[in-house]
Amino acid sequence: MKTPRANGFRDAWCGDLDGARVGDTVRVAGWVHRRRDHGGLIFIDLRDRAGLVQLVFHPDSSGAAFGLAERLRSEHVVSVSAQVVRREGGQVNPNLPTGEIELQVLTCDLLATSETPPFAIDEDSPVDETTRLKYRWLDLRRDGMREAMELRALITSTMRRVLDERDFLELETPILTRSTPEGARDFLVPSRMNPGAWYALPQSPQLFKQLFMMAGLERYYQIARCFRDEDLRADRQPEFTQLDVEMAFVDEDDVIELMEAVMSAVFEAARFAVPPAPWRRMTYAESMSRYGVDRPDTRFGMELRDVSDHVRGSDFKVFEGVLAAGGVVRAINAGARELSRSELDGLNEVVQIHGAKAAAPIYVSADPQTPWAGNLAKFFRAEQMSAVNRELEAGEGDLLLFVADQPAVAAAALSGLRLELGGRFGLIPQDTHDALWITDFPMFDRDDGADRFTAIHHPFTAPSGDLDDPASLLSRAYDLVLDGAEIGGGSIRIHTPEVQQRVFDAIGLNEVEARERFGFLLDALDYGAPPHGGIAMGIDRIVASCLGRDSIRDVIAFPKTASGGDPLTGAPATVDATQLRDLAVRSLVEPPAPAG
RNA sequence: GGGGGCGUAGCUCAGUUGGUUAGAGCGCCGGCCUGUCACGCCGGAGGUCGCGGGUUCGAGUCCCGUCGCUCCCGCCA
Repeated sequence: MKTPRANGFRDAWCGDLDGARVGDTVRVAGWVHRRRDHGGLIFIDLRDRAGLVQLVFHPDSSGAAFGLAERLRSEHVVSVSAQVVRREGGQVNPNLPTGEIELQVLTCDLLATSETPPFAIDEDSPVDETTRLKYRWLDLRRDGMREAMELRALITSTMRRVLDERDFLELETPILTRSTPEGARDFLVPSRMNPGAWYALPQSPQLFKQLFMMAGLERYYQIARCFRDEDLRADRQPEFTQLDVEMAFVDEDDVIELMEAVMSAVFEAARFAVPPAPWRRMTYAESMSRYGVDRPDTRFGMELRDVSDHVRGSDFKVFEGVLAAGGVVRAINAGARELSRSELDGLNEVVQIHGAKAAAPIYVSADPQTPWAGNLAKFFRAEQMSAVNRELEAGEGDLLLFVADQPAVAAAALSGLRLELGGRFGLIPQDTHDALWITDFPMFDRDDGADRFTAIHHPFTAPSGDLDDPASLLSRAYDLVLDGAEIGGGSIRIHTPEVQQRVFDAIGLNEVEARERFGFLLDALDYGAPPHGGIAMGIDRIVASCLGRDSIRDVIAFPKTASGGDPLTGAPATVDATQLRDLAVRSLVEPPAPAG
């Protein structure tokens, strides 16, 4: 770090001192990380943001400071003046970046005392997450959290640098806004001045950034907070941060090239080993076929294969029943691995999570007459079994796992199975990474029963194909996938009122409703909207991926728990009846009785 | 809305088939210690076994309910 401006507290960072400063008198400030009291000699590891340095309090040279040092405890805050001393041979600590020197304390000022912390400010033992969140200011002192906050700041500043260099404008959009129809439940804020009316917190700045394009600002970005009132996950928070970007007069290649430049710089800054851009592109259809998901972890194989045609016409009633009902039989080759009966049963539980009945296992045998070993072999003809083996590139001893179900269920089940086995067998490399684009998403999903469609992305995504055949339309959308996680997504947008209305028609939104919900966007389309498109990158997930953290809570300073609460502040909390009255809001839920 | 896991000292955990006074390590407090760096040695304090109810002669342990945390499905760019 840069040398701090000298003041009464410090003129150097603890963690940056080294042999070059030997002989200098310095002043450092920080927290007492650890104390080693030898009676006649006291060592203290002093911590600031830059790291640790060892202070030595000696009864002869430290004077009054020695008496103070006896009373210092963990997390007390001090400022000391001291001489930088080179450590003698055996006293060098190779485990500490500052371990070749130490500070002989001359004077010491106690700036603040600390209660005994509820958990140690180190990374050695795991601590219950609720406790960490309740004392988040202490948790953030720990190396892992400091590292996450530093990387987070580095990543956002890198994004800004690349975009600023390319003439993008960082612009803000409202937090109090109108509900945007993007599918998720809105967080609502009652309007005091307009009783009965509500603002919504933005699920994304989608419509505003499109308006920027229509306004001629052409290149916009924002590190934007977004809000969605849906259930949480390890990688989902009710409020999250995305890099939001939009450009005018562009096509898919422009947005993808830009984001490859941004993300390459981000990965380089984070020292995260992703192959150099351009990254390959895979259609949604191919991804679903090969991996069963639209965010494949491409770091390992074990790809899905459709064997419906190979097994059709067997005596196995389960497969025949599924095929007759329009389902598919798909399979993966788990390789030459012996699994116990109970392990195979466990795999059933994995697929059942996704609604499948079972994962049918067979082992490939060496016998060309009966190419499979096990119970299922008797239902199939030898040429069927051989065809399946060829399809799955299976050799003797390989374990094949089949799921027969409707296509979406079979895909989800086998995708889950693939990730489970990949993890269990250690097939997923932890030190290499892979990024790819998923393109050519379907435009619509058919609503069950109803004679209409729902937009898979959002209804402002530009379609590609024949508008008269909505079911066949693809969308001009693209997702960036990293190691099996979707870290960003965007699209080319609709920029003509005619196409926009056709899409609204397809999703069953008539002109009156469309105008009621976002007439302002339709109006803007009537006044010369340029072709435009953009993308949003999930910053929380990117930071978590770069650090190998499983949960984005570990890269967010003050996250919510799985039930949406904040143990630190106690949010959400009930409010005074007067506050509700001012807002013209009446609760249908009795507030909990006061504690006691 | 549904399924799984967890809840015992400040922290991390053990606690057998239901059985006497619920343990360990770390931390904390006191004492000793001049080269430690997760310092060491000696001593000590510290418990609403998440909460409520039930079964039982007896519950940390079994049953029911409830709260909290967590992972997943549904939901969700």
